[in-house]
Amino acid sequence: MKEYLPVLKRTKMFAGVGEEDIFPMLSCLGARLRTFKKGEYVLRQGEHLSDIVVLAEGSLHIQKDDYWGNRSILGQIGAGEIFGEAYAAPDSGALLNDVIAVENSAVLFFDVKRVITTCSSACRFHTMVVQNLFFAISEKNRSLVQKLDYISRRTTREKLISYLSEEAKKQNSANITIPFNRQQLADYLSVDRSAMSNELCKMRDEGLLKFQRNRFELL
Amino acid sequence: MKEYLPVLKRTKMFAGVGEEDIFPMLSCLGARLRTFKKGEYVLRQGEHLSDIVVLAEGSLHIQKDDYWGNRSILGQIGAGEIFGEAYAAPDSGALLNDVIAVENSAVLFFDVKRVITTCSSACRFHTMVVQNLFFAISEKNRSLVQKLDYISRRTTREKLISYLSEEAKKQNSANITIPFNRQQLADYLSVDRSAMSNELCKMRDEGLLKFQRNRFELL
DNA sequence: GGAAATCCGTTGTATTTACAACAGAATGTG
DNA sequence: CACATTCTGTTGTAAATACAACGGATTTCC
Repeated sequence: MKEYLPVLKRTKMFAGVGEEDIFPMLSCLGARLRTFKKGEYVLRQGEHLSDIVVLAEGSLHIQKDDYWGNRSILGQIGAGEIFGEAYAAPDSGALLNDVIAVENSAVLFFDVKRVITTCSSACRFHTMVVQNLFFAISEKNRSLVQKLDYISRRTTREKLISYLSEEAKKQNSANITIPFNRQQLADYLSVDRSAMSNELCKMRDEGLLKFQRNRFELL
Repeated sequence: MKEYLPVLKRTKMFAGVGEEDIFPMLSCLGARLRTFKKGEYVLRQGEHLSDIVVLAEGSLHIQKDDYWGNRSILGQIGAGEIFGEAYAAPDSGALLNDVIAVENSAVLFFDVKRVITTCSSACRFHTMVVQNLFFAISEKNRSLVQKLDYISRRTTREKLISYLSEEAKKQNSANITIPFNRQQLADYLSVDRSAMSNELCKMRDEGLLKFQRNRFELL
């Protein structure tokens, strides 16, 4: 587990905690490490979760397939990000989504009870971790609101523009790389892939943007 | 402020804290009470927030109007519910939505710094409040995911069915009352009001449900 | 290097939705 | 009670989207 200390140090969860202090905390927080190959399920819809989960390495998608095989992608998780926080609380019910590895990934599970209930002495930084968690979940909350903003737009073009320009703001550049291919982007924005592809090309022809694969340039 | 103690006692934020312990905590948490008349803005898009806010009485809508006057309703807040938590963190940026009173309302503001940083002694229940807050924001998170589930459906009918059946589950009855009129429901589900009204009537004619105003019965 | 699989753009058609405009019902107000 | 306002349902048309099907480009994997 030690190999992931440099990554953990940079996570939101352990912000402000020294690398030398993290390792002792891991056992206190009941940390368990698991690895997943590309395509494997990390969590499944319907399961009950009692852990807060941190992605140490790799990339994940939070998604859902309905009855008819229509896929909806809720979000993407990159290295250092937290997930599952919202379903770790005692009465939060079953998971509504699957979480699957889109690359080979390493994942750390923390028992939520041991994270939330500050222990008596051992961890000096325990309260800080709880605060960090609060801020992290706040941020997740805001990004969900952001996504609602994208997909509540009425037209595919508006969805694309709001998503891409927000990404540009986040990545602080007009040249951006997105973590989705076309099908995944369509599943993320809740539109049809071919219609979206069509719209993208129209926008390119109108001089609004350029792209190749998952790299976009806004003009 | 004392008049709202019975309400506060039943809020998620003070769950597990005795009524007699809440009042002393209020000053410790920097609580301020404000009242709003129907139609007034409680918070405005673009503002910066450093408070966690609890609705003591009344009803609010979290919403957003774009350049062209299109309104999008993110959610509804009932008495005892918390809001603004996601924007109270230090680096969370400006509010993305307006919050307006749809009834005359009473609102309590708590300084987030004083809530999060557990004080040395005074409040025995401070850590419990922080935990409660964590669970509350988790729940908000889940309801955002739920809403994403509604509006990521492709057709108006699917949106209506997923919303109404989830409400029925929540209210634990096939007879439900929703906190929206037609226009507001359309703004919530991101569809056109008249098209939605049309679809509702079709569903009624097909025997899927009955309704009058904002009362629905699922069959 | 070559076969298989995946990804992406394109087109046409059927379906669904948005938009506008209107009328009757319900509600609120003086 | 009369009037104004809001709310809801209805209809027709224009626009946007979903869906299906296909071919070429690119990538992946033996």
